[in-house]
Amino acid sequence: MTDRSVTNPYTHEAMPDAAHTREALLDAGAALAEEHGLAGISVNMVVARAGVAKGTFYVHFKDRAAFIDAMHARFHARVEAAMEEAVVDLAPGAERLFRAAETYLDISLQNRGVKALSLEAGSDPTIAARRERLAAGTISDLQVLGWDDAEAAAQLLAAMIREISALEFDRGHPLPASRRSLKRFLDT
Amino acid sequence: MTDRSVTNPYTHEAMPDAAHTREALLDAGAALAEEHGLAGISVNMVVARAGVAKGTFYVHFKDRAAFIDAMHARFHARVEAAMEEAVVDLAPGAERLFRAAETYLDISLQNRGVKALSLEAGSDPTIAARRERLAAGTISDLQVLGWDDAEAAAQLLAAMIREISALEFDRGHPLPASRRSLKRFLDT
DNA sequence: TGTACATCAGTGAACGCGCGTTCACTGATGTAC
DNA sequence: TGTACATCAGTGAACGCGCGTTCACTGATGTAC
Repeated sequence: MTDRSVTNPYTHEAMPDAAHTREALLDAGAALAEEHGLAGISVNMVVARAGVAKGTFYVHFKDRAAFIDAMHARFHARVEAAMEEAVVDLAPGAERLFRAAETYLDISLQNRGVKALSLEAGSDPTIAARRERLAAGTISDLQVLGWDDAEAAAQLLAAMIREISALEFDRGHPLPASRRSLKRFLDT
Repeated sequence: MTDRSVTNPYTHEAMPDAAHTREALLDAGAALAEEHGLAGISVNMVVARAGVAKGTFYVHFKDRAAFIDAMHARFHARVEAAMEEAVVDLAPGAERLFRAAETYLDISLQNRGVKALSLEAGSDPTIAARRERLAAGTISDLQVLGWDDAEAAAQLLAAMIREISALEFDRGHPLPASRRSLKRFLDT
């Protein structure tokens, strides 16, 4: 350890170097997920990109699987926090639904590796559970809008939002036509 | 080669053993894709499951990537053929759209490895092109239904259909609530 | 203030393993004479 | 009909490589006295 007094850019509190290295590894993983997909990432690639020794990886993560999970957890935590904040004082309904969707899309655009992180669920139950939790947040909105199969509708809605997110990330900017189409699908 | 006179179950024409082994490899790959995802398949696993020697794999496929592509091509050819047949004498419109969607879902349910094959696009341009071609078939229907951003809507529609397909495959049978929700999204 | 010790993030060589790919070979079949 | 040769799907040992993981070690910092 050569530099122990790193400052958290958000809280401006002191941040131990340990957290700094951990974040660097997760950032490297996210960048690599963008290029190679989640399954295409190797520990070798991650430590090379982060500029640390191979052993350091195992100081911070139990194994490769725990690292993938940590990447996914971080991404979902960011998305969920932003969505909650955007929607906190709104009652269930169309307005709340659109705001949540747009927040998801805007946050996703700023995160490397989103496509891999949101699309490559694989058969990992933890990842599937986080995805489901996010989708579940829209069920009450859809019920208010008169859907009787609100749960099924919420899953389809989530699939559309992920699709737009992937398209926007490829292009590097929001796609108004896609967002408009999403709105239209919800005008029932 | 020990048995050269295999009969194609569809055409009842003679089928050289070569095609038989190739199909066996693709079948093994599809089964493995179901368990491990496309990226999780190894040549070792495929030949072990198909019961042939490792070298045989390279008699039929240039390399691992060509094999993955061949699996995807076979799946899409099946889906496309079935959809075209189901829809051949229908004019663009709601009826044609639903029939195409239901055909996609029904065929997918019968094919091993669908989830991997339809969801794991990765960054492969050939796979992305086949996916896009399938989605493009619904654009004219959406135009007739009054969508002005029919292309964007077609992509979202395709995402919903893939989502339902994945859900149905997990459960092993059609999910009427999901199919109904899809229909509702299209009633604009 | 100086010394001895504990803590802990970080290091990198070493490991065994399964990977994708190659290639000289086999043996059954089809063809030419 | 018999013989010589060509073809080609199938074989499996062998290859070099990058993988994930381990572990004895380093050295800077914090703590006790």
